[in-house]
Amino acid sequence: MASLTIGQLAQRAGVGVETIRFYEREGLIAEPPRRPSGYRDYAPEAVTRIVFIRRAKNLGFSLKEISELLELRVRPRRNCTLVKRNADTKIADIDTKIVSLRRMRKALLELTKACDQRTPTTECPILASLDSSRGRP
Amino acid sequence: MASLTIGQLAQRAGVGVETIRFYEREGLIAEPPRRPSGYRDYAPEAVTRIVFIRRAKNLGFSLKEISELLELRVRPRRNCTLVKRNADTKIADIDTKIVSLRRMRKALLELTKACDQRTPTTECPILASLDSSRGRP
DNA sequence: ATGAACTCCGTATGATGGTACGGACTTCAG
DNA sequence: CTGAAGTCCGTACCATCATACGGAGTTCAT
Repeated sequence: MASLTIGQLAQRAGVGVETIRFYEREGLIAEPPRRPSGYRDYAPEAVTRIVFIRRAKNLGFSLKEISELLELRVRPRRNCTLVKRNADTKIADIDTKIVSLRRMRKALLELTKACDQRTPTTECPILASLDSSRGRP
Repeated sequence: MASLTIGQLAQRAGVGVETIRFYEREGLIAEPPRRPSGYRDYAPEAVTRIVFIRRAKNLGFSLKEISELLELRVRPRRNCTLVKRNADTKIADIDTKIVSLRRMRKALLELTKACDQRTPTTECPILASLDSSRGRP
């Protein structure tokens, strides 16, 4: 039996049962088929979807945004131009995030270096890292 | 006069006045000096701090985590080892996020490519992108 | 065939991160 | 000096994202 109960799905995806029902209500995951008893009957791929949602959440995407991301693949051929435009927007979002994270990472690395060298960090590299008004000195 | 009122600060940082007071209450920004009238009197650097908070938020850090990030530089020399350990943890967090974002980006790029070539996307690259059970095919 | 564990559903509650209100005081341009 | 705009503070409200509850039905190992 390849299919999963909601509890098994929850456990494998690392979330609570209630969270899955919540995502279903919010339209983030499809309503699964039911057993005669009314129990939800999930395909194993559902795990991937939940894990995706959780990670995307952790990356600062709202459930609405995640929903948009997930819908990109739903329409396979129709509205290709629209899909592409949306995807490009998302890619740009992602690039922005990556740049910010990189700066932050660099700043933290400098901090630990200063730490190693016992150099007192008079200036704060972390704050400067995400300052928008940054020019090359 | 280099200092800012709360309204000026809010405008430059791109947030509402209430948000700043909220961050102050939550300890994310220091209580600024006051004018005789009781008005808050901000140094221009406060803008950087608020912008940092907003960006970090956008990257999926909670206010608590952001607070920890900001506190890293507060203790300049004492507890260097501790600071370093915390910074290293944060760097690891960031690396995880960057990896996830990269995968997501790659998946979206593949999607747009498929779109360009009118290749029907039978499989969903987006979901696979953040699947934890990924091995090299 | 029994009972512990699981699931159903609707609704309530909770944490987080803001946003709005409202009455009193302050600033500042005209 | 006046009035429109800004600020003060406390408190209330709001959206988002879950998490818990509770009473009834289901599953399944012993």
